[in-house]
Amino acid sequence: MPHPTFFNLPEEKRSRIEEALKDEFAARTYTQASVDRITAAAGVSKGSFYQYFVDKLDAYTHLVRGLMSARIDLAGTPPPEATFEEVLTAIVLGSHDFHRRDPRGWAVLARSLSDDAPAILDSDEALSEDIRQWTTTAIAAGQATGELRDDVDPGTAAWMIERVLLGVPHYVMARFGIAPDHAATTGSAFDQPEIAAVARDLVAMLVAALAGNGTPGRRDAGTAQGTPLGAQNSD
Amino acid sequence: MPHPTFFNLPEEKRSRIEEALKDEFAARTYTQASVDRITAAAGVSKGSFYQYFVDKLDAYTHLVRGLMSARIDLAGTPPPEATFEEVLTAIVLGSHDFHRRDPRGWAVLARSLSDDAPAILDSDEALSEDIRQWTTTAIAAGQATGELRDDVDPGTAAWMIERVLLGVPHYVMARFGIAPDHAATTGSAFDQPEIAAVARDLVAMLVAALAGNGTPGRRDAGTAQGTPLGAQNSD
DNA sequence: CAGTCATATGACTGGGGAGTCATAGGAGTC
DNA sequence: GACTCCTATGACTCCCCAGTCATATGACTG
Repeated sequence: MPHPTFFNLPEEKRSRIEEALKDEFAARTYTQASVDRITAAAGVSKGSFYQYFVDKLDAYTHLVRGLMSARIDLAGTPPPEATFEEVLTAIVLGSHDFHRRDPRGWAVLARSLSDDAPAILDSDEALSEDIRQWTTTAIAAGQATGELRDDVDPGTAAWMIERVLLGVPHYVMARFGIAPDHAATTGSAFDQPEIAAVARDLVAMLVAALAGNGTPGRRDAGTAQGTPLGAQNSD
Repeated sequence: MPHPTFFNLPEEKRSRIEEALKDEFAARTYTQASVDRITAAAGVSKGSFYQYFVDKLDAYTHLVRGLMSARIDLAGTPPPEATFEEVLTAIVLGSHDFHRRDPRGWAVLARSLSDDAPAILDSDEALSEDIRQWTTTAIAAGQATGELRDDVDPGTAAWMIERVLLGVPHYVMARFGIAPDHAATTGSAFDQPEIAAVARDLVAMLVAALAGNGTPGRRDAGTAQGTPLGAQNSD
């Protein structure tokens, strides 16, 4: 956690620092990111930086946590009675929305899942679970009602969905030739019909990937059940 | 490309160096990998290293290229008449096989797709292209025969599949806690039933994602319909 | 004014790491 | 033995980086 000093800072200065953090961690890997560059960009001395944050990791964690909760707030929590397709649609739209509003923040979150990044969300954090567990929960629920096939592991399914969704912005940008910095300014890119079509196709495929076959509870529910992310072995 | 000196080396020494490269790049990110450690492990002076390779990237590229072609050779090219499911299965099983034979090499390739790694295969190189080629071909063929749905864009579908398949190694490592260095010693990790289950689940889901619904050529076929995503985007 | 507390600062330290270079074998050739 | 390639070597240079510290500013207190 950042030191109290950081939170006592005048709003303007604090957000300048947060912007600098976002810039740096959006543009570079955690390892490659440099505190010197951050402080230079923020117009703050290095000594100050270490009066705000315990260390580089602390600053990074603060940034990522903020972005993750922003991301989650944006999406909102789907009502429990929502169908899987609705949940998925909400996630896709939320992802697009978030990317549109805060491309750099989005890049930071995307990077935060890479090998190089410290595991902020992997184990110790509650936020970790949030996004993935969200999907996992929705899938498990769908399996229970028979809406979704129950012959696949919810964790694996959740991973697959997350994996696809996280790649979408990059794919869209590459395919439709949208420059990264351009994306930052023009918020409207994702409103183009071709791009909406991509989103539609993806949701359609993901839904089909998990659709139940009309006979709830068929097949052996044993293997897949009760095996959320962490729990392995003893099959 | 490595200098000729490298290829003139006695077999034993050259492979010692290659092993050291593999060790280092399997255990660490490209940025984190250190030439000093590599030379120390290989029992070679740093000066020699730079007589073999232009620079760190050159050595890395040499390693990854070798591994990629080994990987591709192992998989072979699927026959054109293979079904989509067969192609997918072959790809996934190929990954299995490769891991069993060369866990460290497998880890290097898995890492080579991360943010941090220089883009050796992003555009000009084989592995990514290879998989996309297979999938695109298989999808086009499948859509033609009615095996696969044709209401989604083939390019988008191919991208999605590629995206999922390329992420599998990382996911498996993360989920089952296979450290790259640990993977080096326990060659049997991939034989665990849970991992086989992941592979099975993914293939099943991807096949389902693209399956035709018995009425080839129909648009608007079933599961995913009713909520065109793009339409909602009109905020 | 004197004192105290929170905040700012940037030179500095210690630790790597990539890439270089002067020097030293060693193996053939005449 | 002398000359020439090719190969080895590790100390060395330059650069960057995370984190520290002695020092300074300034506001508020009495």
